[in-house]
Amino acid sequence: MGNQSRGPTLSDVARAAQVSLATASRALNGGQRVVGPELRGRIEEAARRLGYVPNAHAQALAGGTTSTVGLVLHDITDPYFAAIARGAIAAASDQGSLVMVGSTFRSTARELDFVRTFRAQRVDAIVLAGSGFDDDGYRAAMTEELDGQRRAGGGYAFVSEHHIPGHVVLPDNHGGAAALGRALADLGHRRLAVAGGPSHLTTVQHRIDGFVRGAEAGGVPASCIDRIDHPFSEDGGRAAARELLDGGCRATALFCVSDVMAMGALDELTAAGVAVPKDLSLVGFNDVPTMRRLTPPVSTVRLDLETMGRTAMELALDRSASGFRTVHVPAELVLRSSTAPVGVDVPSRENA
Amino acid sequence: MGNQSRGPTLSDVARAAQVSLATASRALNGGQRVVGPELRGRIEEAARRLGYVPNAHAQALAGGTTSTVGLVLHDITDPYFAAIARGAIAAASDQGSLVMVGSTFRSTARELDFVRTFRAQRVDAIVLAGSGFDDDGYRAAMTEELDGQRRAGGGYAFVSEHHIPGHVVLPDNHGGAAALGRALADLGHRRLAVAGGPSHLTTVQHRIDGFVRGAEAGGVPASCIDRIDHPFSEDGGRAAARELLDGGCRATALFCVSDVMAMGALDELTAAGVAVPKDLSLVGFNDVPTMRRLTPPVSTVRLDLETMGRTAMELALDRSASGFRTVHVPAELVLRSSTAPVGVDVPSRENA
DNA sequence: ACGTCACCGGAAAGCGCTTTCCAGCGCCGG
DNA sequence: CCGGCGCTGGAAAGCGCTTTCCGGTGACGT
Repeated sequence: MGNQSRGPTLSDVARAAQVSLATASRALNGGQRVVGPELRGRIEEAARRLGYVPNAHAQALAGGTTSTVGLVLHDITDPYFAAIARGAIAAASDQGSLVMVGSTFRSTARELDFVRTFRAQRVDAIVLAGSGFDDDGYRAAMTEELDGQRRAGGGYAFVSEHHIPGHVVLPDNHGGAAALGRALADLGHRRLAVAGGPSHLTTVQHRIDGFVRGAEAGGVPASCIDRIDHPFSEDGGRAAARELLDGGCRATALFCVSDVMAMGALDELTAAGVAVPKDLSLVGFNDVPTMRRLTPPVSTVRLDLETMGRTAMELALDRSASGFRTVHVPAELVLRSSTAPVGVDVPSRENA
Repeated sequence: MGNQSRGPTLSDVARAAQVSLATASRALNGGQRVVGPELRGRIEEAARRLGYVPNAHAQALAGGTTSTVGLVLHDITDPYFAAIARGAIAAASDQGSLVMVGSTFRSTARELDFVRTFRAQRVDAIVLAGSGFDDDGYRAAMTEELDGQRRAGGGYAFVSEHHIPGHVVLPDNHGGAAALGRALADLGHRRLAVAGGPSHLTTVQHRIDGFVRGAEAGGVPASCIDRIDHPFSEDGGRAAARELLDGGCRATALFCVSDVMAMGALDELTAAGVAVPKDLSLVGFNDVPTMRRLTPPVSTVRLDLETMGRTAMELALDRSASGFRTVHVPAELVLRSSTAPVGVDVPSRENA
């Protein structure tokens, strides 16, 4: 587990270079003060010779600075989070900070755990990506942890709404989904289905709400929108499609609250012989890279995920600002060929 | 940057609970010894009331144990690395360790930097994912760093060959690529092209060598295999395809050394009106999830990336073993419709 | 009833570093 | 020629913990 035979320490270097600990520290890990060129040379040479590597923990303890940040996300293989992570890591890197990544796999317990661990690491900042959970117990506990983080002088920020005070990078989930709903309505669709993820995720709620609102604006009453709930994953999308089909699908368009779900749904639909968009239009959300590569390319809403991650990290790292900031990021409707006008020629339901 | 007004310390808790520092430590961060139930209760209550969070740095310093590991990879948004990261993170998590992730964006300097930083953090283990670089200076420097890591009692492991002593998780790049080359040859292709990434990546070399060998075994002389080098990315793939086309393509099949490149190439090919596989067969490597979703689905070689990441982390974390282990992982040929016999007029579309 | 031990709590010594604070010293002006 | 200033180097005090070593107490055996 732990390191056993510790390596050379600063004292070792100081001794080897015949200088004091203080001088060695100043020379190597550069404080404010200057060290004479001769001593500095001796010290650097000794450090090199001994293979000295400063102990970041000791530095953190003594200096009170860590240069590490924490990033909490659901699953790093999900391209949505990968993109956010990339931005966040780049931003941290720019400020010379290391990123510790925690994968929660959508468990609130694990999420709290990571935040606690990050706090123990005295990270300078914590970024929580992925949707918040609509659960009072969770929210109270998380609020307390984050309060502690702030009181300890650290920062934090959310990507997506968490209904917890703090900096937030807020994609226009509602607006984007509304545009989607409206677009579908305008194409003549009158019976819609939405495959939602777990409804305790606030992002899911916003997207569904927005979608319904948009569809209504286009003349589709909310009562004509069926809702199917399945996990927020590819398999969830598959399951949703299956349920839709098995239930004797009356909808002419399916909205999956995330692209990853849409991918799963498309798989299942195609396998069942349902033609997209002829028999059923399909839309997703996020505009993950593969969406445009699918057959047919799937309509969705584009979010600049990488910038969102970067912004969140910058917000979390910025200890100057007083008060919490909310940065809104636009969502752009991307119509591709998975959506089509609802046909005059009767959409055949040829599910096996 | 650093935390300013530090939070409550163990001393604060001890004082509040009217016990000694030692007892508080034992009660909260559980050493070997037991604390009486009454005191333990008082202490825990005080800790909760004060919002005490142990200082991991102090613990690391005092106890010599960190429970953090480092993961170095090229780019987290590349699904290849994302999958490896997932496995590595999961493995670390299982052992109660936190993962710090460094993105090198393929710069050897940054890679060395991260390793140094991880060493400073006294991580228990370092996993280096992604190909090694065929560069003596790099190799010498890295060897030295990793030696230091080991002397300091830490572990490390590679995913893919780095030509540096250490544990290695070694995918069968050569064998997999050979199977690919052979398959193409067997389909009648006599003029092949390979889009390689930067040739100083050892993985690239192995895949190309394997491919050439396989093709030769199938009757295609090495002289009939053109080589195009471009970055190891989607754009690189695009560029490779463009170069191939511009050069008056004589090849009937194109091997991209990574799926990501194949994706870019397919884009470009399609845009240029080249039908795959009718005009040109296309193959990739890794079997990243989207490969099977492309049109046409692209043939490739499957690697169990997640397990590879997990294994590497386990190897790095396992301080019991003496000597270095090499774990070979099989590569499985996955033929899909992007490959077809040459010459024959073949149905290029296959739906349903 | 006394000696012995097991057991639990506390004092204190670091872990490796940063950072005051202080001492020595060459330099200037007076 | 002397006092003070500005330097640079060193001593030492922590940063917040873990852990060894000790001492005191109660239970137990005889």
